[in-house]
Amino acid sequence: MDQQENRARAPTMPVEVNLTAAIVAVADDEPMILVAGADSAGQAALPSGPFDPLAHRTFEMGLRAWVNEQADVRLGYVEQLYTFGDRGRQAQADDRDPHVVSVGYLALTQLGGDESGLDITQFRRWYSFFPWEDRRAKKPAMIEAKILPALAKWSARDPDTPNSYGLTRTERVRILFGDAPFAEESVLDRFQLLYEAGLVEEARRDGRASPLIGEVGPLGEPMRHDHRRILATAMGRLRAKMKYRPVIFEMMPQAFTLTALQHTAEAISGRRLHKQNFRRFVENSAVVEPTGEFSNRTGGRPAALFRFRRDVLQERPAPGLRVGRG
Amino acid sequence: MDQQENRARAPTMPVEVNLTAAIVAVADDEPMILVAGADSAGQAALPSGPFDPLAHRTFEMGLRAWVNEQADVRLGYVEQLYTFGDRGRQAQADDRDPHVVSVGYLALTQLGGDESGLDITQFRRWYSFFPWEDRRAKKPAMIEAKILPALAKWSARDPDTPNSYGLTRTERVRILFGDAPFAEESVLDRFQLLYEAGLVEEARRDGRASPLIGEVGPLGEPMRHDHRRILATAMGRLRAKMKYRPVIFEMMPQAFTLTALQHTAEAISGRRLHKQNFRRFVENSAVVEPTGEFSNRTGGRPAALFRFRRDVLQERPAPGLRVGRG
DNA sequence: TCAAAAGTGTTATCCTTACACCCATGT
DNA sequence: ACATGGGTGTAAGGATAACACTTTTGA
Repeated sequence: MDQQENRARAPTMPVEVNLTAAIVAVADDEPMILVAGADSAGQAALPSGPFDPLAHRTFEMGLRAWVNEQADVRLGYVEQLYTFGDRGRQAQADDRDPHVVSVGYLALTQLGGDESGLDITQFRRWYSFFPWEDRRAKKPAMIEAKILPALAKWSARDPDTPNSYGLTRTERVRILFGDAPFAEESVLDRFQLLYEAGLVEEARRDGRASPLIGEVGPLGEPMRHDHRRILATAMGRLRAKMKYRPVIFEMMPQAFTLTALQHTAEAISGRRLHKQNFRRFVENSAVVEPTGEFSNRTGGRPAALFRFRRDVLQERPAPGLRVGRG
Repeated sequence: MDQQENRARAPTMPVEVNLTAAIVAVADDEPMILVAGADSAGQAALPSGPFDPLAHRTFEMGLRAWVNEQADVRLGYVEQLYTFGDRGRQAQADDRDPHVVSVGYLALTQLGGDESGLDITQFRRWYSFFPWEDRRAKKPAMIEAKILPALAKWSARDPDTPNSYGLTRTERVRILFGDAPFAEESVLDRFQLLYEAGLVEEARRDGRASPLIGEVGPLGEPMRHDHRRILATAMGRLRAKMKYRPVIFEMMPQAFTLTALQHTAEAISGRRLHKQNFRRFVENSAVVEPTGEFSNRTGGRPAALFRFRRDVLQERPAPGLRVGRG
């Protein structure tokens, strides 16, 4: 290792930095993702924009700036996800200047029923891009009907060679889509598997389509560039983070019922939760407190309203919404 | 949000991408970090190098390439940490071209006693940069003697204004350095707090030093640029990851005793662990299996040798080394 | 025989999971 | 009165945390 100045100006290729955001909210028990409309090929994209180091001191400032300019959302929680430097990944789709680095972000916002005049048409259900990720009702039929048969053929072509993590195709399929317990935060792994197997539209675009892609039909709605991969990263991170940080409240209105909170947790995690256990946990983890008010919206007994106790942040390592096994 | 082509070529400033790696190994129950030697000011730096998008298709390939060139380590596990775009962060230290984006990586490697002729002098104990992070023996005296008094004065200057997470200075100090239980993975938060309070050398360099910095004296060895922040990120990530992924074995030799494994876990996490509970967990989590051999190195009864069972990766969501409360 | 480290057995406690039942309102 | 969701009590099982004691070697 060279001792000094290994950052010296080598003949390095300058690149452009692009910020891409997965902006998530929940409406009517459905997780929504802000999309920047469809392109000529009919594909949705995540909002994204160039980072101008002259105008903004940090990525996050740059991100907040152009989101404020372009959309009527006020970002709450913002977290950097991953930086993609792949040249290959957009070979087909975008052969102008290949030297673009994308920094992906997860951002949470609210879509409260009553407040400002948000243009909700820009938000789309995230499960329309990832239908196999919604396990709130049964295991989606498409998994048994389409995904598993196609993946079975794919792994039959090379069942035993372990990949770099020591897993064979057969094992990966079983763990991610088969009878193993549903690991909700492995969203990216599942998408990656479908991509490698050539079963999603993005693989076709990159010239990696499987011959099976025709007979299986589209698996979820594709997105432009690698935005579906970024969304998968965001979903997995949010599902994981929710368990140990109280981020879910960034997507809740000021006051909410415990059932609404549970439904939101279920919507995000894609799993059904156990009512009593969820309540017990929420109540004695002290992340919420009753407002004293009650809501009597839907048929049934009025529900007590709660609010997030911001001071939990001050108490110890900071709790999340332990989601247990449902 | 603009519907189409919001990635259109705006007048964007191209930047350079720099890869910086925290390469970790364990020797003699001490976590070690590969450093690129000291500069003229006597400060160590993490190995780092420019990313050349023409030569390498992905960041990780670029990283592995120049690490292979420059150092005699074979990287095992590699994980992207965070991408820093701050212009401010190197204002003082480096006012050449400020438009540099740094992608930080964590990498694990082995430093086995017997094998190749590694130049170990390049590895430094990570606790010499973060002495307050080693809680294996008592709470380090410097915390009560130097850190807490200085932080007390700092928070006395503004005890009650909550920051963006709703925490006051007083509360942050108590949670991160005070009587709250030690949250070993919050390495970055603790460093960030010391930086904000102007108590580390890096803050002085950035013109943010506290008047107290003189009387307190150096808190850990500083690093060049913001490398100590990257190392803090790496330490926190590794401490967290260890709990749910079997990454620790990337730093172990082929065969090891359970005590050696425990000492390594303790070295990384900075906490003392409970022997029986650790053993019980390791044995019935089935991440290791006996080799049948025994080691009779140091004084005492010979210890059974174990090896990592690579097939655990194939069984379910993948276990780590549950570290409990010690 | 003694130091030093390896290796076990057992219990109290808490958390997780899961059962089934009662309560308050609108129609 | 009854449907609809809100809201609870309590017990079984398992994991965790903590206790101290036995075993096997080298010096």
